[in-house]
Amino acid sequence: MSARPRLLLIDGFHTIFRAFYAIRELTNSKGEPTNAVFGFVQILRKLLRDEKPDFIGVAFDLGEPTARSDKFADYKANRAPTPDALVAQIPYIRRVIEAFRIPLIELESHEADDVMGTLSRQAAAAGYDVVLVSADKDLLQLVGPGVTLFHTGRNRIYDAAAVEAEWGVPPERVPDVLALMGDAVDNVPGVPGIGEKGARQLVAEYGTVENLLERAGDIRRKAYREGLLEHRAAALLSKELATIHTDLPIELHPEALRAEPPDTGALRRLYSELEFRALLEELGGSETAAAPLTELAAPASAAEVEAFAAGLAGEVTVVLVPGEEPVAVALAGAGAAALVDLRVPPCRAALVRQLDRLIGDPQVELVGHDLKEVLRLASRGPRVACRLFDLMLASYLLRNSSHGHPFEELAVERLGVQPRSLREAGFDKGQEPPVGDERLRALAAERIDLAARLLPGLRDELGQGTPGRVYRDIEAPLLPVLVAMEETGIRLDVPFLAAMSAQMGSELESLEREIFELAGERFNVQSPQQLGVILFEKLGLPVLRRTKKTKSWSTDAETLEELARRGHALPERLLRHREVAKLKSTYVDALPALVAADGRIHTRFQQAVAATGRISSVNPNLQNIPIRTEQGQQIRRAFRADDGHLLIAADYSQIELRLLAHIAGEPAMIEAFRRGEDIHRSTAAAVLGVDPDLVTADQRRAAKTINFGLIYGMSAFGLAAQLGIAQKEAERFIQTYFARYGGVQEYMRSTLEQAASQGYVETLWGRLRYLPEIRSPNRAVRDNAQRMAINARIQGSAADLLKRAMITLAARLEREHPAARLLLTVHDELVLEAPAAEAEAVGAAAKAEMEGAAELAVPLVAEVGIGATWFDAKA
DNA sequence: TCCTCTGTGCTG
DNA sequence: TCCCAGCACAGAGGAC
Repeated sequence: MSARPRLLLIDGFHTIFRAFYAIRELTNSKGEPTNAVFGFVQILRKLLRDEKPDFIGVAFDLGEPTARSDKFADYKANRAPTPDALVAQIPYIRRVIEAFRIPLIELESHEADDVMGTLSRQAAAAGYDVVLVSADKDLLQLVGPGVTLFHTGRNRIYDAAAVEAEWGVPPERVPDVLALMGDAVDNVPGVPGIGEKGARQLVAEYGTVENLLERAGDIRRKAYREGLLEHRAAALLSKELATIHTDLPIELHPEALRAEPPDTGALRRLYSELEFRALLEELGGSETAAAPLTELAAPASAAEVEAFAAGLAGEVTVVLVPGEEPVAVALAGAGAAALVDLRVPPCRAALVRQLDRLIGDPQVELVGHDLKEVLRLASRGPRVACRLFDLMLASYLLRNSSHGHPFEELAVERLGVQPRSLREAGFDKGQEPPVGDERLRALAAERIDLAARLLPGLRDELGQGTPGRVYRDIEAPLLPVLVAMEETGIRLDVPFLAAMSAQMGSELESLEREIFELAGERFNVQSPQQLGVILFEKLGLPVLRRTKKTKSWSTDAETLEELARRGHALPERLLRHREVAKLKSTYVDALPALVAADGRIHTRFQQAVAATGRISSVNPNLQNIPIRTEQGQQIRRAFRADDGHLLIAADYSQIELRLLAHIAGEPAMIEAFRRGEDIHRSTAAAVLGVDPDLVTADQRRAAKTINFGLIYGMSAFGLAAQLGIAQKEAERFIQTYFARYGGVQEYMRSTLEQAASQGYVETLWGRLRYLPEIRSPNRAVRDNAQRMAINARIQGSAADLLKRAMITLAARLEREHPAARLLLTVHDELVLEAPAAEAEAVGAAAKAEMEGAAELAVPLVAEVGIGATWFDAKA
């Protein structure tokens, strides 16, 4: 190893440019371009790792006038303007340099090249090994004893021998070559007629440009000779421009350039913002946070819990210690925190009392991640009067696509810290930590600390812009409503399903017998793989389609239906088997297993999952209970009202099309809704130019397909496939549609324009969906994002609307019908339960709140049904 | 034994 | 090149 200290001098501008073009497409979920930053970081890391510099500096010249540009007005005039996507990344790049603690070399009317030239000369003379870093070939001239160049474009190091090998001339003659050949980018004129190859040959033979000009008459090749004789001045000026100055009046101050270890905290924050996950992980994301700020007490008795919690007021942070069921709760406020173990009944009871008090206090702000789980712990009495700051919901509203919002992910992404899981804290899977275990306390302390650190950033971001309004007006007020719905659950008729299961079981058995008979052997009917072998190899049926990922034989319903149409008996039996097996396994057998002690099913509504703002339902999913087939519909008979009660189902009619008409401001469509017409029928009439009364069933079906297709951004290709018509015909259909409904076409155009320019689209109430892929150069990816944009505004606005209705309806029920309950929400439908005597009134209240949830250009219509079961309520 | 991926299918 | 948004099942195969 050389004893000479190593100095790394980085040409900031060229390196960034190179990074920008080397990495094609990269954005964070906000849609900010990050490719140049990423490339720059990678180059820095490689250099720091491979070169291990003792001293380091980065020189920038971004557009200030310099000595050289003063002398030659056209110099660099051809340089393309820096792309916007790169300019936008400069602030990040400055932060990268800062975080790596790399000194910036300040330039005052000098170019980076000349500064690097001057400093490298001085450093080499003073005994340093200098490594220059640039993507600019001009800098090769600086290579020499003690000076090498790392070329970021070629990704290799040049010493004098390497330069000579590639250029055919020693480094100090590089300016002569550049002067002769010229440089279109920097607008160095060069000598007409002499290209790169000629320049090298001439310089190799004659040496400097000056020498060459002196002996120009000797040159055999006419073009070169005449070029040189005629363009002497240009040649000399070019050489001056191409020569890097090494004699600027600046001085090397090595101490100012000493390499320091990076500021890992700053890097973490930066990588989090930029969403460089792999880099974050490499930083050692699992490193624990700085020592928690708050001391975490572990009160052992109910009295101690009460004593601690009674002192809490104002901002109170609540954290659950994760487990199958939460095992403990940590409460923190004003620098003090306590861990309450939920498995100690008196402690739990005391906690619930205190939680009730906090929730009922309008002076309190509860802060936590997924507060629905916290509110669930409280007893069902007090209304939520406190303010709620849910870190999960805040994150969801800020960036609702591309990733989930679990606490762990937020901590990693926003703070660069991976919270310890129970497992990492030393507990095996499924093993419950003993009460009072120190590791449990440490884990809770860490989470309290991280929650406190996540709060300011999320609060800040949410404060700006429309997501904050959506949070305050919609998501936060909805939270307690969802808690109550989950808590209430819906009654399930288990014996009814048991009978259904038995009957389906025997049907499946006989179907299986028939299938084996037709196939000539036994196999697993539920294995698409085995089924494919039977259908397409053994029986030789035509392969109509292949699957997406593995390109194996497709055996889905559509394929089987086509095969059945062609007269094969087996596919028809398989379809029936599939249908029954699906219903049995997913609903009839699965649901009873989830019934709680109260005879009811308590689904979980997820408020921070769907990219459009919808609520989803899990464990079980009660938003996909069958309704389309006769047999499937029967399953709804198992969802039944409590004794003496009735179920009320209230559905919005055509909610997405109404919102499309409103948002697009499409007069013809608005008018149709105002007149209370059947929208698909009037669409068919309008597009096909026939009288509404004469629209056939087929025509109405086609109109319905295109109406829905539009909401999804369907293409002519898709519409053709859906309707079973030629693509040309589908195109004509769409064209006529747009001609008739110009507002809808304009809606599509302006939505795509907004998405492309802002990187997101917005619902009627200001919920955002970011779509960075809308700018992808890949057409399939971009098309996909465009469809999402078109759909998100409509679907998202519909989601906002139903949420608003839920909030006002819940409040109204509490006032007017305290015995009534909201049970389910299914995208455009609410299911409620009320004492039989109140059902009518509750239905009317639901209808009124749903229809009054917004004042739009079209009327909102909700249809209400009442019955003992969900089936009957929808009849 | 557990986990992840794939194909399939249920809802709005 | 199939039309948006979800969740869950069974089978298959590899990791543990």
